[in-house]
Amino acid sequence: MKWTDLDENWCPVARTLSLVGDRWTLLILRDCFLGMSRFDQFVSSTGATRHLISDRLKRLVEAGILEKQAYSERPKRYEYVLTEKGQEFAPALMAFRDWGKKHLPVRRASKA
Amino acid sequence: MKWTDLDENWCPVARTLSLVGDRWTLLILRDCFLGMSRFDQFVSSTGATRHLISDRLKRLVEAGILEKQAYSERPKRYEYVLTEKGQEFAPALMAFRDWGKKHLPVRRASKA
DNA sequence: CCGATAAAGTTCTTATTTGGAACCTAAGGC
DNA sequence: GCCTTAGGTTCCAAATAAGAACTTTATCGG
Repeated sequence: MKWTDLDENWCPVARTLSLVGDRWTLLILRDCFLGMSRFDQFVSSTGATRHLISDRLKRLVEAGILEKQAYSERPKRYEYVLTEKGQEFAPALMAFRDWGKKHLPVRRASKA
Repeated sequence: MKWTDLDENWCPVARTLSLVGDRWTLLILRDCFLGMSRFDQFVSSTGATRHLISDRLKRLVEAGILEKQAYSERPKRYEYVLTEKGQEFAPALMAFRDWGKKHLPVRRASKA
């Protein structure tokens, strides 16, 4: 079974996961909440490949969680901003953050 | 970059994701909160392969989120129960559930 | 004019993960 | 004996991801 098949599952948790239940997608959303909006920012912040970022951004836009907006006409350049639907995902990320802070303290010096 | 490399990231969200940021892991946790505890229950409930369930359960036990307990001596049979650390993950799943209920209503009749 | 740089992707090849089914083990039950 | 149950493991094929190079459109420096 593929994970996208979860989108019609009876369980709202499963449906949510079918959309954002993947490490990079959630990291991109975290970055959005931290104020990032551009392709290359997501690439360097998450450490994911450009291909992955491209794919996940497309998915998020299709899902109405992010919106692609032109911030420059010539050359055409786009940025990705959270829609209201996306904004409302904040509590989930907060919950992840809180749990991580409490249960997964950093053991070594962090690198970035 | 592999997702497990996120475990020493400065960001608590990233660290949390390195552990549970994967569709099946989060579905297993959902099942635990729904009262499930056995291997075959996870397999049929999530629709993931036995291989995946086996791998994810191992990871969750190593991480101290689940605990493997024998519920039968002969034959040896085990079940997986949430530790306190695991219990405290509830708010994250609630957030996913709430977001899914609000933004991802089921469109077809559900199958189970 | 010529080359370098920047942003936002796409394309390519290779490596890793996953999917799906079959098999194993130990104990009971028919 | 042989079937069933529970909890896995093993195998191979298929899908996904990693990593690097390349493309496009436009600006900047000399």
